[in-house]
Amino acid sequence: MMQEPKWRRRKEERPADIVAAALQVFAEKGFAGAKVEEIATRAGLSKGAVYLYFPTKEDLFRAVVQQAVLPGIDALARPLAEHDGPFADRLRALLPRFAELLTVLPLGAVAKMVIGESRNFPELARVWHDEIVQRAVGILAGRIEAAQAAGEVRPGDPRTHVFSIIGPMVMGIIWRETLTPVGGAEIDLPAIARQHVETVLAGLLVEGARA
Amino acid sequence: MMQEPKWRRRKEERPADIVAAALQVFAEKGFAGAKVEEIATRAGLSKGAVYLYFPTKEDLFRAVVQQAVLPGIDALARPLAEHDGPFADRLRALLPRFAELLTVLPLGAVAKMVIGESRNFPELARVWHDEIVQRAVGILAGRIEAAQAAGEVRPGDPRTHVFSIIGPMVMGIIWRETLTPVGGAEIDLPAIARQHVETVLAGLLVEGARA
Amino acid sequence: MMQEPKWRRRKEERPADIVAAALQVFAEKGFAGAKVEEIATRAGLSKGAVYLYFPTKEDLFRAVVQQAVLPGIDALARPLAEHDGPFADRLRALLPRFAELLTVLPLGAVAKMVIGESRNFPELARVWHDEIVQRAVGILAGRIEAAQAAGEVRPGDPRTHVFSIIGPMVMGIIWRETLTPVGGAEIDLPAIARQHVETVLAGLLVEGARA
Amino acid sequence: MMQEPKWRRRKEERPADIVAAALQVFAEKGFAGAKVEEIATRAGLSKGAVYLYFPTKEDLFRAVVQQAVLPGIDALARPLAEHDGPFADRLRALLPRFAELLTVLPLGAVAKMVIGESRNFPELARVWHDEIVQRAVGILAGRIEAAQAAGEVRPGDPRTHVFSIIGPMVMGIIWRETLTPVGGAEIDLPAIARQHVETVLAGLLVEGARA
DNA sequence: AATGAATGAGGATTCATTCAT
DNA sequence: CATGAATGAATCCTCATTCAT
Repeated sequence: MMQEPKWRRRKEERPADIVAAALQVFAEKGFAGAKVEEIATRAGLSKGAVYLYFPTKEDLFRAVVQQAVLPGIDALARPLAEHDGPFADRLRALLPRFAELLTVLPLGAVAKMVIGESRNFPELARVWHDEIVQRAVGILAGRIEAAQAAGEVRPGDPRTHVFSIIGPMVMGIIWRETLTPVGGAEIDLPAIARQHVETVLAGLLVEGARA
Repeated sequence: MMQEPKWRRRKEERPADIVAAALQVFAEKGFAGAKVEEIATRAGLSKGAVYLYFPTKEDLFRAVVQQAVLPGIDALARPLAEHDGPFADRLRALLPRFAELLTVLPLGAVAKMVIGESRNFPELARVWHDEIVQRAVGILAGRIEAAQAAGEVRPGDPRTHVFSIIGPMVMGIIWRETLTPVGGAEIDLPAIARQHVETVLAGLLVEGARA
Repeated sequence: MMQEPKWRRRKEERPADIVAAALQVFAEKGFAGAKVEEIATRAGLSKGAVYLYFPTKEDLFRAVVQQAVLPGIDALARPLAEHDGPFADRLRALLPRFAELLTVLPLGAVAKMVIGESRNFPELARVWHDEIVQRAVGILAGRIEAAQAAGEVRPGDPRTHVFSIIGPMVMGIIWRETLTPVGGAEIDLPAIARQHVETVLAGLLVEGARA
Repeated sequence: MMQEPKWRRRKEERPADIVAAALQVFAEKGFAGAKVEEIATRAGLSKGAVYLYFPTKEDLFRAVVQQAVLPGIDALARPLAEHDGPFADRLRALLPRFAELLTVLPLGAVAKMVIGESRNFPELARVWHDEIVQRAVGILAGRIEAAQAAGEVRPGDPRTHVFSIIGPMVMGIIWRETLTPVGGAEIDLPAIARQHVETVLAGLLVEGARA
């Protein structure tokens, strides 16, 4: 009778449940401050059960960070990889999309964790660098170089131009995660993206290329 | 020559020694990962002695963060407060100075700590927000507003313009603290400042105001 | 040929399989060090299934020890109980038989377990004492007494004579279980039995050297 | 003023206190059954303090076993090494001395621990083998060989002769540690030594009964 | 009968903090 | 002021045992 056993289905969802709960708790308390028991409780099971799926708290932490990386990679790489059209249009499409992603995915929370624990878990910082930051910066810098060669974008170190483009978004995430909870202004990432993209484009583009 | 006896001087420097050692250790290990004993050892005294100066580890952490704030506040506020001259010149002076400060002061390390522990020590995040970020953003935004009124700077939300200006520097700090130690590119903050200020100015300024 | 279906047979052998596996694991790791799951795995079933046959780990331990006792009791008692013939011949038959038994039965491993856990499971030590050691020593001592009365054996406490006879075999078992695995010499119990029985019967000294 | 500070003196005794308490508890409960807290309590300090002196429970266990080895080594080796005189006299001196040592030193209790945990702590069994058993057996076997060459002792594998000599003492220790606490007869090691040494020297059989 | 997911009591270990000297 | 031995609360992790399937 079609009906799957109740906890047979659960079993397959357990790891995801635990990772989700762990993401919350790690983001709130940091690695050391997070108690395995609290994670378990939020995931709806007992302390011991967590250890059926993750051998140590550290492994769980790694799983959380990497789990948050995977969807991010594709989501970020795809819009970056789309080619055609003038650079300005590309950027006008990219930044708001980036802003959206940051609103949907827990990248902000995870970024905070990675920053805070980068010395204690260098491998995680490395994964983030290699899998996300490096790749994103590389693709974007390449695109800028091409646009410079095409006479669209002003000269200057392309990677620094990437900082000019992305930096404000990064600052927005950090602000949202760190300052908003303690009384800092709310951050409207898409709005920042919209205004900033025009500002930075006006600065990056050579006179003739201006919209 | 009036010279005070050495050990007398040391005694007065003890708290500063401890804070300096604590800054290192907290920056390396995070709050929970830092052991009071290691701080004591690096400061050249015994674990127990730390408690003669700071009642708890948390108090020491607060002292570290706030100690790193104070010199920063003045150092950042002064250049911002200087009025005269056109906006472009102001910014061209400001960003490199900011970059320099970030190289000299341990603001990066402290920022990392504040970000990582913002949920565990909201008051610290609050101090940072109120004393540094808020003030700096406020002053800069005010200056932008004035420049907009004077027809120097394009319209748009002034605070978002602040993000466009400062964001890349923030990203640079985070990168330096988090990614460089795990194989990420070295960050030359002054160089970023120099290029970015021209980029963002070209974008911010109205046509006529261009240098 | 009346052959029962395989799985039916298995079912009946389960308890024996478990005890056999448990004997191995307990002997290797000691009581506390043995994991029920490992025993189950070695017995070819699931952890839960063990509890269908033995209510607790302690009960399983008891079963292991006692199971190893039963065949030992008869096997040892029978040669001891055989009467006729001079004492020397009796002993010449007995010791090698004893040595053989110790090679076939896992008495060494069990002895190790009983020794190691005698304080935690005094009842087991008691069973061993009452059922095996006591009986064996009693029978042998009685035999010695008779031989002393018959003028065959020298005077002296019969129980101490039992130590003189059996001690080297016991030492051999312990050595084999404890020292051989860490680089100690291999122990050839039958060879020891053969030489020792002559030694103890005749003494170490050559005729002329006797006091 | 001559008077040493109270707990300054204590400090130097702590490790010895702890090892002594640990010996008791390990001997009673085995390694796994022993709780660090109980050891601490018996040593008159807190759980945490144990860790000031021994980094882990395993290290403490090792210390206990090795501490018991050291005094034993000399104590056993010296009488063995003494040369002169006929073999019979040597042995008549040696065994009672051995029995005494076993009454004074906690070698029995430690032996039980080593036997029970030999698979979990093979290094300890190895130390015992190399430092105590191997050496003692080696010296004694050498002495026997010499006596055989001198025509004092019958032919036969010298190491097996060692078993004939020492085995009953070993059996006595095991008995005392394992069976006496559960109702087994009290063991008078020196008495066993005295009778056994004569037995093994002269043999069990009376002159006329000899084969 | 058998499975294996889940539980939770138990214990080793850490480390901020205290305090006798 | 300074020391460092001592404390004990806090937490990770293990594993015997249970029980829904």
